[in-house]
Amino acid sequence: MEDVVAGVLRQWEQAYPGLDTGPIAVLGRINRCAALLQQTPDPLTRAGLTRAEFDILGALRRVDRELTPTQLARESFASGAAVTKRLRLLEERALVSRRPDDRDRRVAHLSLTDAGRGLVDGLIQELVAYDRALLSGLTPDEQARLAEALAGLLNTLEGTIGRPLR
Amino acid sequence: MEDVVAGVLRQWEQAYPGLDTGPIAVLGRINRCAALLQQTPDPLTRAGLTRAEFDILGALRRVDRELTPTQLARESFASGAAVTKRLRLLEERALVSRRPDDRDRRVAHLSLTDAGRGLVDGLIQELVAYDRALLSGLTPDEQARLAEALAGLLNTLEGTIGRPLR
DNA sequence: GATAGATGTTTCACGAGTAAATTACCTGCT
DNA sequence: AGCAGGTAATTTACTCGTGAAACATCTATC
Repeated sequence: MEDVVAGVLRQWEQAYPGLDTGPIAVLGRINRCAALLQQTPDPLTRAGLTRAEFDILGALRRVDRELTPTQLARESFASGAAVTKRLRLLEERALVSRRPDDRDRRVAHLSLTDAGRGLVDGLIQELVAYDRALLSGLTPDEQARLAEALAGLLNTLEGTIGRPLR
Repeated sequence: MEDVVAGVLRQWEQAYPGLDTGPIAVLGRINRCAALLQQTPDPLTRAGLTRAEFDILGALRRVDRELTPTQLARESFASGAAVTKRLRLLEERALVSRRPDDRDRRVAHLSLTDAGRGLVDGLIQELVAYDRALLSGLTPDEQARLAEALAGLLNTLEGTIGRPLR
């Protein structure tokens, strides 16, 4: 079945006969998928969280210990400034709490409050179920191969262009 | 080879034993790839264009005729307000020009100026070459299968969640 | 033990997108 | 003709992210 990008590719080929649209076929679709995913209400939206905010909570839950803002930025692939802003909101909502380091007064240690931890515990199941529904058009085997191909691409991207992370 | 997401998945599994991380393995990687692609300088950046601006120019070039702002919004998967803003900048830079409709004075017809068309003609080759380099870690066969799997996913996404487009 | 430079975090000014309201115009109905 | 409702585009108010600068604190060296 044809997707929306297929028509675009045909138009490009018509405008530039002989143009190799293969690369666009991959990267254009990735961008389009990501855009759709972002602007669609999902279990997080209903819980009043943005994906970015959940990334913070999720990082804290995953590692199951305190993290500094800098570590959170790395774990959640965000800039320091973005982390600062998100933390302010999450603290206001009492989902994370802050503890000053007692050796180095510059650094803060963030952890989930009980409420924050409970929220993540409830959401993660919903989120996986929701994501599974989104992928229901692909067989488990197709999903596995897709994940693997994306991992390969991701390695290239991180290597080629991403700044050194972690 | 392990990618950055693999470690995250392991942490989730450790935090929630038995959790099916398959869906996250796919969608998480898509999001991460898209984020990296967006925040990385590419031939467009060097030409002083954002990806979104190029989407406008590209749409006009692909269809090779005038488009109204509404049509441009559909072609470039953007909101009307976003198109308005981008058009203002592109007009200031004399890359697109505006012609009022003579039957219906609400509508405008946008087209590429010679400069705009020339810019796209030059950039498209660079862009494809750049994208090909990004994908060089995958064999042509893997790329093709990746594109196909993404097309399938895209169809699900458009159907499940996207508003009716075009 | 002073101080230069490094480091962790926050603040600032700005750019870009969105949804909702607004403006301007068209069309069909009575 | 006149008006009700629809449509095209823009404007407005706002959110969220970013990079650069600022601020606070630490550390190594002389």
